[in-house]
Amino acid sequence: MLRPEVLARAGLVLQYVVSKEVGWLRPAGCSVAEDGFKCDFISLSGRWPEEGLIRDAEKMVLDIEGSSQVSIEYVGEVSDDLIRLLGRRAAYSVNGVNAFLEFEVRPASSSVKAILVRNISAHNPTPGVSLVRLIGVAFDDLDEYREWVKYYEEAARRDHRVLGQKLELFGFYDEAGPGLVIYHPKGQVVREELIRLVREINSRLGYSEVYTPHVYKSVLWRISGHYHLYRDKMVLAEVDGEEYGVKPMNCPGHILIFKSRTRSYRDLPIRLAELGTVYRWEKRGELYGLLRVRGFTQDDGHVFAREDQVKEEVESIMREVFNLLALFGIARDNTKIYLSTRPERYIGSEDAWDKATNSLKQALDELGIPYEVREGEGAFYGPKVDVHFRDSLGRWWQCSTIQVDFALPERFNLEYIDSDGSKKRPVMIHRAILGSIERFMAILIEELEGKLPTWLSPIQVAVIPITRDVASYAEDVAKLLRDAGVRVVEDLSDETLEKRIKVAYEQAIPYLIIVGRREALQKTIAVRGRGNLQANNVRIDAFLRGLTEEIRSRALRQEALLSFL
RNA sequence: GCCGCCGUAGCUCAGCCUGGUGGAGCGCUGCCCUGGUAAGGCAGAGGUCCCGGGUUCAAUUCCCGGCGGCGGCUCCA
Repeated sequence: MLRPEVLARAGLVLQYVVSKEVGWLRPAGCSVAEDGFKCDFISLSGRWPEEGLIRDAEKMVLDIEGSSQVSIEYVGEVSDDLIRLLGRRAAYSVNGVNAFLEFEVRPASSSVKAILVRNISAHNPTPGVSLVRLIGVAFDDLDEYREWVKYYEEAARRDHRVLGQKLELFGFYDEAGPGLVIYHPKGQVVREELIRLVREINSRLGYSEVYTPHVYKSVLWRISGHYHLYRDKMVLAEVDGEEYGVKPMNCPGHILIFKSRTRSYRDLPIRLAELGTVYRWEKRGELYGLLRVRGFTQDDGHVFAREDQVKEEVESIMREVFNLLALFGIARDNTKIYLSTRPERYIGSEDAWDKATNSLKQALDELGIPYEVREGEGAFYGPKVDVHFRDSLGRWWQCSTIQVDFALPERFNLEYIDSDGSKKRPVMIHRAILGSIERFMAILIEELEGKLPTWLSPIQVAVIPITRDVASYAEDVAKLLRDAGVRVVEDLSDETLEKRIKVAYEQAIPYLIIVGRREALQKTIAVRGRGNLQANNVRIDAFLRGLTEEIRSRALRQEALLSFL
């Protein structure tokens, strides 16, 4: 929908008009992403522009573009150090004024017909340098512009923060603290269903679930290295003269379990899993709804393995990740897979790194999974494979992760006895399939627009009697479903039928059972699903059979209803 | 943490610029309506205008600080 060349042209013209209008803003370049342009300026006065500049700039861009008074000429690659800091930049002359652009994009020759500057913010490419950044979108076609506006409005409606409140799933409260989610009853149902799913996956993969404390003595965090590398994100407290740290990760507890006895090569791989709630004191500005919180629950797991077992482990984990995508119907377009390799600073031998990296590669290749390699982006302790999902606004979030780790086995001096009786060091694999319950739930809500599949829905069926005299029949129907384990509510309120249907729809309840005199007499029900699909004269036991199967199989579609249509 | 914007009823927001203690819609409560498929009618309750300080005869309104939210950086599950 957004075209890079058009964004690039808009960025150049914007640099021109802004520097003309505000003398102390000097163009510093524009980069183009899939969600818009980011246009930077150096403030020569040290001041910040007024909010009104946005509207003025938009108007000026359109004026000048409309009167076809723009001449854009390519000058060459930029040598200015500050501007190069933003990435490789090309210099252009816009009506004689210098403006800069991301090197890889070329500006469009067609003029900009619509431009929307969405925000003025700061960009800090490096500590101490603060640039004025205008972000926005631009189009050379008004229909495309209108289409984008519509898409954007829709995206706002899918926002998990909005839906989370509307559907009464969870909340954040000033008194509780930022980044600390409070799940309401309905959100807790979703959470528990996801956890149940995780437990099934884990047991399929051969993990044993464990449970470890939320705080440990700092001594343990010193051994693990977190005390030095991660302390600024940890919650520490001194009690009885001893310092304790709330866990930001679950690994140390699992390692203690591994170390609790001598392990044989025959015992490996040892797979431990935990729905581990961790706390990471992320900086305030980094928090974002459920997607970035301070306290969250990982579907964590650690494998203690021989090097030759890594590939197989990775393969089986990736397979489950893909099952997950299918289960929720998450489009491949909305996922990205990265393989991150050895960074400049690393621990462990080159040989071990190569072996582990190759194991990851082979596993991905054998599964035929397309992925991007990010050279040098691995953790200092090992290479990793990450799966990222896209949210409603097009931003990417890391969820599933598989990390090979040479560091912790060394720090904790882990070993097993090999077949020849010698002591060997196992490798550790850290992995999470959902990533965290919180982030995954947010992605799901946005991907599904709040319309969770029946098995995940806090309320699965609402029974609505048309008149009061069939209320008891409605209650009978509800009881029947409830006894079968279905989450059901009866709406016996005095509202009109239309109103009660609307309310149920707004709560995203997948099934409405509507009963009147006719149904009560015939002992049937009318079943209404999403998208105004309805089946009449349905036998209760037939529907219940379909419904329980739909829930059991975690169907994405409303199978129980579709079979009656 | 940095830059900008914002904080008014349970929710979404108007009022603030130009100081004289506040409104709407939804929701909630009550009454009427007993409805055949996406908002029936009437009435009522509900506010420390985020917190603290300053200016002023007087602050929801102006100024400063804090806390919280949003967008963008940086960072991450």
